[in-house]
Parts: sequence; structure tokens; C-alpha cells
Amino acid sequence: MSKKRQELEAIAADFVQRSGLHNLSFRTLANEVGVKSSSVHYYFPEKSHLASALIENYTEALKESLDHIDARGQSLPKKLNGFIKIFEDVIKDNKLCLCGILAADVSTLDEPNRKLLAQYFSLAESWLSDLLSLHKKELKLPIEPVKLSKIILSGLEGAILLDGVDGGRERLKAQRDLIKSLIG
Amino acid sequence: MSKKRQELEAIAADFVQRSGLHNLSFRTLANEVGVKSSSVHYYFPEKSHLASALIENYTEALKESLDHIDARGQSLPKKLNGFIKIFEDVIKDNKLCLCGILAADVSTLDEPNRKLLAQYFSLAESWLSDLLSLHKKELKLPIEPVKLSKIILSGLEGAILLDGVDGGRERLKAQRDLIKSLIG
DNA sequence: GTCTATATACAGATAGAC
DNA sequence: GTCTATCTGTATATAGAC
Repeated sequence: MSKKRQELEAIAADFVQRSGLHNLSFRTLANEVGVKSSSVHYYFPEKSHLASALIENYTEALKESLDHIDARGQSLPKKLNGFIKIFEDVIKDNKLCLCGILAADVSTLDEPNRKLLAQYFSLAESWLSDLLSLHKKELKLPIEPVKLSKIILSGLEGAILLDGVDGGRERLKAQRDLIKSLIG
Repeated sequence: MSKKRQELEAIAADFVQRSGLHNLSFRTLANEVGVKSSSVHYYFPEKSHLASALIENYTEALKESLDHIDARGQSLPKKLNGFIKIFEDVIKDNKLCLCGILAADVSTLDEPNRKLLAQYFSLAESWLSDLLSLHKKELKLPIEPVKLSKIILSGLEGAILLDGVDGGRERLKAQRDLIKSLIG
């Protein structure tokens, strides 16, 4: 992949996580990189292609983060803490989850991009569910791992969404406390 | 308030909950009601005024729903169930929470509208927190009511956001199970 | 790969007639 | 209150030169 393309994708991702996809234009993106909007079209003929690239990159980054957590081979609490940290890093940067913000725009996405979005959430939930299944005896509530994984992910996504409104971090902190108490 | 204005607000709210504010234009809104876009500007000189009206209406509707729940004077589980039903009704209609979808667009809102948004979430959390404080002895986890209220609200908001991507209701169901288990 | 130039469409907003 | 007409800005996208 060309360096210019990587640069475009990086700036576009940052922009989308702050302002949403609809607010990112080929013009402003081009200006940021120092080229013309027609050059951006050279890499991404349609805007939906750009969106696909962003979701795929974001999913790949999540995969790497999860692999990194797994590679350390720690306890359940430490692994869950690693997962929470992914969301803390997003909010620390005054951003939203790229897939979370796109989820709010799902009606304007084409079918391929909806599938890609769903895959991102599915990846996160599967990882959580597998982890919780392995440590089922440590769980304090009578809720199945698959359901718990959905509770944790949607809770964290909702927390950074709502915290973004007042610039606080109270919901994310609250979700962290919940997750801690789920495992005692 | 004029009937035409009410009609415009109703259609605009429905549209925003399905497609977001940026995707609603004065033109399409006018077409739906059968007037011209300049007539919409008569009621709402700027788009931000329309947004304010929508958030205020939505907050007022929440207030009424909560009053309705309170008026019945039931148990904690039944009251929480009433709260969850507010979100179920949204997702049943294939919509998103109006304030949740606007939260994803917070960077494009002006300061007055950000405040209005924050007030909506604050209303929901305050109601939950007061309720949980009254029934503190029934709570199964060692988490304070204020934090629990944030966990519940952000969990439900995240659930309908993510469920909207694949058209399912699994996250909302999971959150319901969590809330149930919080009170035993 | 990057550019100029342009096509086409639609956005928010306003002036002024009726 | 509602209209026609229009201004101005910006969006996605494309053709074709270099």
C-alpha cells in the first residue's frame, strides 16, 4: 500500500472519529494531506470505498490489540482491564469509536459496509465470550458468557458515546466498576 | 403552537431517529409536509433551532414516560421494566434514540444544543439514581446508585445503537438480563 | 499519481411578493 | 403563513492534460 494512501486513511479515520463520516469531505481530506480532491478519488473512487478501508483498518487494529492482550497470558481481571483500556484510549483522545459513530449512521451505509461494521462488533464480542467461557467459574452473576460479552461491549460503546456529550468520563468509569464486580 | 409546526417537528423527529440530523434537509422535510422549504424556515430560521425543538420535545416525552411509571407506584423490578420498555419501543420501531444519534454528532452541534442533550441524559440518570437509592437494600452488587444509573443508561443506549447495525435485539435483551440480575 | 476544470446535485439561508 | 426565486457554498464524482 502506498504511503500517500496510508496517510489519507489515517487522517480520514481521525476525522471520522471526531466528526462522523458525513462531515468528512474529499476536499477537506485532500487539503489536510496537501493534494487535490481528485487525487483522493484516485485511491478511493467512491466515498463508500474509503469507509470500507477505515472499518477494515479499525477491525485489524482491534485484532492486534486483542492478540497483544492474549500474548501476555494473564489473569481474567487483567485481560478485561486490557479490553477496557482500548476504550479509555479512544476517549482520552477526545474521539469516539470509529465503528460506534458509524453505527449511528447505519441507514446511510451500503450493505457491504454494514456487514463490515457488524464484523467489528462480532470480533469484540467473540473475544470476550471466549475469554469469559474459559473463566466461567470466576463469574459472579448467573449470566451466560455470550450475553455477558454483549453487555460489556454495548455498555462500553454507550459509555463513550454519552461521555462525549459532556466531555466527562463518568460513564466509562461506571462501566469499569461494573465489569470488575462481575468477576468479584 | 401551530398545528403545522407540530407536524413538522413530528416528521423531523422520526426522520432524525432513522437517518440522523445531517441527513434531514429543509427540502425533504418540507416535501413530507407538503410545503416549500422556505416555509420551514418560517418556523425554524436556522437548522439548530429545529434541533433544539426536537431535543426539548424528546426530553419532555421522557419526563412524561417517567411520570407515568411513577404514578403507578409499583415495585423496583416493575419500574425498571418500565424504563427498559422505553428503549424497547424505540428499537421495535427500527429507530434509534434521538439523543443517542445526536450524541454521535456532538461535534457539529452548537453549545446550546449540547447542553440540551446533556440534560436529557441527566434526566434519565437522575430518575434512575433516585429510584435505586430508595430501594438500595434490594441491590445485589456493591455499586452506588449514581454509578448504577450511568451503567444502566449507557448500557441501554449502546445496546440499541449496536443492535441497529444487524437489526437484532440481542444486546438489548442482554442488558435487560443484566438489570434484572442487579436486583436479584 | 497528481493536476485543472467542470458537471451535477443539493445543502442552508434570504428577499420580497401575495 | 406560504409562496417563487435566488444567492452562495459545498458535496460527490468525472474527463482529460501532464
